Amino acid sequence: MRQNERMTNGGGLRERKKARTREAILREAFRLFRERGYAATTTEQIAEAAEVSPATFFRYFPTKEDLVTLDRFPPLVEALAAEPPGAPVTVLRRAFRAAFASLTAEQIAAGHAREVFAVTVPELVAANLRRTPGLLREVAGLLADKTGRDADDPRIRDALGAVFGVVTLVWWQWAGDPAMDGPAEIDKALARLESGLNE
Amino acid sequence: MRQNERMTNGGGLRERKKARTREAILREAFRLFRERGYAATTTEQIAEAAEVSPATFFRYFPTKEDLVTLDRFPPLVEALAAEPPGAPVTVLRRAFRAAFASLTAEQIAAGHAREVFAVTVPELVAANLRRTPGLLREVAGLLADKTGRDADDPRIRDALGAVFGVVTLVWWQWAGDPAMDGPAEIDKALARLESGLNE
DNA sequence: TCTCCTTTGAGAGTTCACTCTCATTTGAGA
DNA sequence: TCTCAAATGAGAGTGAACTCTCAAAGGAGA
Repeated sequence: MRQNERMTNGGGLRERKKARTREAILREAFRLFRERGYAATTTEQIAEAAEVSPATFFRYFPTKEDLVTLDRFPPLVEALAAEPPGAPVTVLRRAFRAAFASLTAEQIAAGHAREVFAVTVPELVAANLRRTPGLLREVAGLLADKTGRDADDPRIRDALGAVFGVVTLVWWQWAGDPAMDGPAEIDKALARLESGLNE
Repeated sequence: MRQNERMTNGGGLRERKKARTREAILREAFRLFRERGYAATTTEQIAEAAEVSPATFFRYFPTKEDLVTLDRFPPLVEALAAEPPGAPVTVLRRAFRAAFASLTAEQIAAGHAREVFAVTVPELVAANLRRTPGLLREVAGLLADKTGRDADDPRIRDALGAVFGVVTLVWWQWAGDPAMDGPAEIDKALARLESGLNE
């Protein structure tokens, strides 16, 4: 019966205050990251800018990395699960389209700002990589279902690797050029991958 | 006229001692990494095991990461530069073959032990990633030459991304399964990439 | 308004990578 | 054997992420 706190900011004043504190920390953290870089920004500076104590900062984000690391990719996994069967690259391409289509332009833009750091700062790439094996296994399993193959079929691995690599490089380029239409570019790149790269 | 220190260990006793110290540090470091993991091994423990002072450890390796990070990939770049022109994936595949062919089985095996950490431990992936953009730009430039395209042609980026992704996943699998024939598996995977992943 | 429980702040403490200084040792070359 | 420069060790010091404890503040519900 209780409402979804994520969307409504919860009922009580307590919940709302917590949400505001969390947002303040995130907002100030990213502002500082942009101004002076990730490594050069200390957790104390973030806490001070967000007007909370250092201890409180760590209550909200157990590690500095968590500022940039949490909650990525779920849309893609959901979209993939909902896809009809097909050839591996094709299925993944459709999943990417569906995942982006499920987000508003604002959500994509807001996500992009965060992704710039997640993709650009090595420490954060590392933090995200720490969850990548699990994600890859999950995606491989889904992909195996959709294609009627084994999860450890090398062809699944290779399709996944190729898509993963292609998307990573586009993402990277996107991080450096916010004017780019990321979703469209990803789709074009995957189309090329579908039709053969040696053409 | 001076000899190549890398191969001959240099002439003087001083040089030889330095080389031995360096090797001792590397050897003990990797032993400890294997026993208790990268993060759980402190630089002091490495120094103690290698019988040097902590200060000396840092004289040999300015950062802990440098133990695992230095000197990767040059064979690939050289091999690529020497390849004749062709389609992008094909050229890269041949370059990988040539790069591995230029190494002895011992060199590959020794390199593999180090790679296991470089690929498996997120912090180290991050450290290596720090040099990846430069490497990718270099490879993209060479690839553009070989294919007669522009270095910023999206097709170059996509071929590179796909190969990079495929090789990464194989490498990863190889790290977890030393019995695997990495070079052969990479070649097979790239062959699949050449002929189209949706087959 | 009163009581309870959660959240917060203050601040001391820990760990570890990395730095600096200075005195001592040890090859190199004469 | 003597002198010099390079390498080493000892050890104190720094910075920053993260932890712990305890007391004060402030919503929630009666």
